[in-house]
Amino acid sequence: MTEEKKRGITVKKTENFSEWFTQICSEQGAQLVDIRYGIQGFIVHRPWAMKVLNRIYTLLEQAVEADGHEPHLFPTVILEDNLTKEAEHAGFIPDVFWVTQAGEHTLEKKWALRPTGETQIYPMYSLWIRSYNDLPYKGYQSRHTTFRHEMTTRPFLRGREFMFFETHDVFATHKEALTQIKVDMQIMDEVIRDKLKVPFIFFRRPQWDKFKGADDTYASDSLLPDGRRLQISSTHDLGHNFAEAFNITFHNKDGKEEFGWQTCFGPGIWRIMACLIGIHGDDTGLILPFDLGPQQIVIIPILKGNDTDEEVKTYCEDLKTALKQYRVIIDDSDNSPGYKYNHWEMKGVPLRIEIGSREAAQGTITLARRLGEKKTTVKQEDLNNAIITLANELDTDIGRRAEAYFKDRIKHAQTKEELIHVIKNHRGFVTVPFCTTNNEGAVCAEHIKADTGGADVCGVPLAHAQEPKKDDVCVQCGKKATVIVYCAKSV
RNA sequence: GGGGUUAUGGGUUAGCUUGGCUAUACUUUUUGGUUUGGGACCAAAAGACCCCGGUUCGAAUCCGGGUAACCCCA
Repeated sequence: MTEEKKRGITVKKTENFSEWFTQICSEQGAQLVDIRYGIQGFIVHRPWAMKVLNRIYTLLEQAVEADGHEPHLFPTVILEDNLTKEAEHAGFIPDVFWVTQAGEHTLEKKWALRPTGETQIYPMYSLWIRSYNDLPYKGYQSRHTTFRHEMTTRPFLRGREFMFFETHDVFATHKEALTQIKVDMQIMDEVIRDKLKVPFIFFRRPQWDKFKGADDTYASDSLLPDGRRLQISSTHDLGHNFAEAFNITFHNKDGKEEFGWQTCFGPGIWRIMACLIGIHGDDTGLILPFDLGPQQIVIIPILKGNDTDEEVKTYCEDLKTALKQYRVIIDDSDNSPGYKYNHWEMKGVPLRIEIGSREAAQGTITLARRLGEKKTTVKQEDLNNAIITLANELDTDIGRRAEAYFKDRIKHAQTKEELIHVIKNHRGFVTVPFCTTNNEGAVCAEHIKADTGGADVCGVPLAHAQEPKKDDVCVQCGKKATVIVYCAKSV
């Protein structure tokens, strides 16, 4: 193929990830979004993206429902008084969009387009929760959120309106709230790591990097192919802060009134999608785990323009019927087979079946996997096993590849000089001994950020945290290290 | 947040410095024909100068403003 005739993605992911990402999202790529809606940061999601995104939503919804959460849908707008009720949370104000007019009338009290659910959900929780019998109270909603006058917007990474998912829980005790945070971590493991094959680390954030209004913030960070950190979920330990602001109380078994202990969990649907695209995709296009494919199998008839064609077509139809437990499409468009291969590879369809006169005559099926060069031909009776095997292999391979990349992007540095050197030459996480993730550590974190050209202290992993060695000292201030923290530049 | 670059058919783009006649090419779509096991070919047709204002006999081209996008740095 000559250079002028090359279509599809024209840059290499490893050489220019930013451009690769733009192309794969666009018309020339997998046709995921259209950014020409006309208002910056508000984009159109096209069918292929919607089907993948809906699948991610479904997996998360099933997981949180299995953990006892029930669905809600709250309105798009929030009364200003509610948005500002919790003092720290009111820090969101400079970033929200406002509705000030209703037709010709100027609103006396303006409405905010919801940035996040706390201040719209908790006034209602205050009405619904009365007694210890109502607890734990676990709700969730899947919806868009509109937020931030971002100057630089990118599909799935940064926008002014984006897809959102949030659980909001109320417990009788802080202990139960802390347990929920671990459950949230397990949900991330089950869905994001196991099903989507996207690796991440679940951190406890430093105190200076908490959600506005939280006592503690926990968050998952993944890595894009350029080594930039991307936060893909957060769980907040809200303590009593919002319960006090919104008067969420319950009567305990002794008949006394107590404030509820609250948590909220928010996997970032958009950013998870960005990771799914970025981590698995290659220079030919998207690569989707078998379960995530809007179409899992594409059947490509190879026609000769002679009397065997009818036989081939019938054979394809019969196959589709036989595979009805999967999402299968027959591409009977007029394009050449090569065109179709490329087209569906760009879309990331996990498996491809090629049927020509050979297969039709012999009663065989030729299969090709999205990631992997070899084609295999099997007999009809072996088809189901072959599909299961290939699908599993694909998932295992992309999972392994993603984990290997992720592990390779975690380095250790013992001194500040080493940290600066590693951040400069090897994008990803760097672990370093650090004084403290309490507020006193904030100054050290600021110095690290300034001297490394933007690396943040991301926190300490909630599971499998490393203990500092006896003589370890903070890379910045030289005081005794109490933690090993992860540092990374973010998107 | 700071700086830079750009905006031409549905998509990608030439032309802009030095204003001028029917605006370049590829792709796309439609029609007809030959094709089809890794992005086929021939012929014909369709389709564009981001918006507002200015300079000028004349603006895609120059000037001002707006809008939108991309890249680099913090």
